[in-house]
Amino acid sequence: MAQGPSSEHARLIRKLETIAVLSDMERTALAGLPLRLKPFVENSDLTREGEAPTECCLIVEGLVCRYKLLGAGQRQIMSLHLPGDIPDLQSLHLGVMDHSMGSLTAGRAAYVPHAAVRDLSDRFPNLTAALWRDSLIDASVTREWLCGIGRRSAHQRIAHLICEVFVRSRALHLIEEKTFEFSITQAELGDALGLSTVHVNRVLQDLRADALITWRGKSILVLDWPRLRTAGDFDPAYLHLLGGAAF
Amino acid sequence: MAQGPSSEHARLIRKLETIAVLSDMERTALAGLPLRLKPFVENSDLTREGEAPTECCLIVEGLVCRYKLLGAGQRQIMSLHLPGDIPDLQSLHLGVMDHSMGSLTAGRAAYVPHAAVRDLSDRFPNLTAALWRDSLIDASVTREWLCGIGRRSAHQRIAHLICEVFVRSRALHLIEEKTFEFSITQAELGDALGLSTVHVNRVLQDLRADALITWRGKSILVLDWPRLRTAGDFDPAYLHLLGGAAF
DNA sequence: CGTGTTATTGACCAACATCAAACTTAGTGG
DNA sequence: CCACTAAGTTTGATGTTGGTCAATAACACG
Repeated sequence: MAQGPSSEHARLIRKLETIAVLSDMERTALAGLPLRLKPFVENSDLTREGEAPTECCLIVEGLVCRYKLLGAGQRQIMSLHLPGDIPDLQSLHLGVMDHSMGSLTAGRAAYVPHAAVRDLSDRFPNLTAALWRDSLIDASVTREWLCGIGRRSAHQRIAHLICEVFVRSRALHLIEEKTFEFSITQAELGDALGLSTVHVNRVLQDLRADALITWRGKSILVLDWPRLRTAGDFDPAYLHLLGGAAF
Repeated sequence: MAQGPSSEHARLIRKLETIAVLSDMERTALAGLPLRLKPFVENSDLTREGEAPTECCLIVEGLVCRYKLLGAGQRQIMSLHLPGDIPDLQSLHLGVMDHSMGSLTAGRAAYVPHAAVRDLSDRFPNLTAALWRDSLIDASVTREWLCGIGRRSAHQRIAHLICEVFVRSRALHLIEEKTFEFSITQAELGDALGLSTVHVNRVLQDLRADALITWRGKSILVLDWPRLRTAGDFDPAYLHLLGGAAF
């Protein structure tokens, strides 16, 4: 039983440790969660609005979003999820999905039966707190997006989102230097920020012209963090990461 | 000890019963929560961003919002709260407030020490679930607002918000007939929906001209619910109310 | 009544959307 | 290694929603 956790479990543990302090026993318990691994391809739905999942979905690899389709056929992306996230944790307490969840890249998910999570939660109140905290931070991020779409300019919004993904990726140790992977198309950025593809494109050109970022293929290089942060009116407090605003 | 719950406790219980099934024991336990009553005046802050509350705040009477002030001095209102809501339930698990909370009208709040909530939660797992569920629904509402601001027109957004407050008020038995109280100014509506005061005013005139609503003083009369619902692209599923989409 | 807040109007303007086309890039199969 | 294709990016021209500014009117309250 001295086996270390699998890389999938490790992702989950690493994620939770960015927002909560875990004991050895809790880490061991997490490492014992039954996971059903399943790869997904690009642009596929992991869950659809109206469904009632019986498992939670842990992202192990890839970029995932939650979204809604509105009347006029438009899409609003409401959140982005990196490896270690459990985007549909809410299904534990809300029977029916009020939105869909889809992949932006290919990747792998690990499914955990609700029963297993409940069992864990019964045995470790501190893990209940950690998971609850995770869902509260998720809500906090949504609120920050709401502010951005409601009151910030397109330039600020895009800079802000890049800052967010940068900081979150960094907390998960997914970054080398100032470069991080962000495999999102301009159309998807628009769906996330309430902008048209064309406008996203123009703003990105400005950000590059201002020497704030470089965007090569699927990865972004942050050229000037302080100015990018200012341009996005970004303050990481809303991410509630342990270790505070290390930036 | 055969005392019925106070009217303040009753508000809380009624609210929780719109989203979860409670046992007699749980209701009794809730009715025993220590409440520190405190009235508030119009336009006052109940909590400010950056603070670390040690109590949760139950709204007993009045209209309350959560908001952030952004760099350029603009305000974004992120949620509205009716009697029975606990807008800062999150403070239980997120130390520092990432936003402020203020009153839009005068009213009364009841403060519950975090310790009392934790104790309740330890003794009644089902209440933990109910409170967690409440915070998840709060997040769901925020996501719906996000969609609105991101992708819906000003007309749709305003109609949608009126629908939401109508349905939520009704679930809390705060409504007579088709009239409900909604003491919000046009400037505040703008702050909630990411619109300017002037534009809110013009859209409201359209809605009245279309005979969808009447807005007299502090109360709204819904003249044509089906058409209002359509105009707002409103589907109450995201509210996750028990009793389903009774509308 | 006076005073301050809220609602309403009008004129003008800017940010961003829409439409349509061309250009790049990354894969794919031969 | 070279077409061929589809997805994604870029560009230009044009339109519209909704913002800003500024003034007036309507209330509410002491």
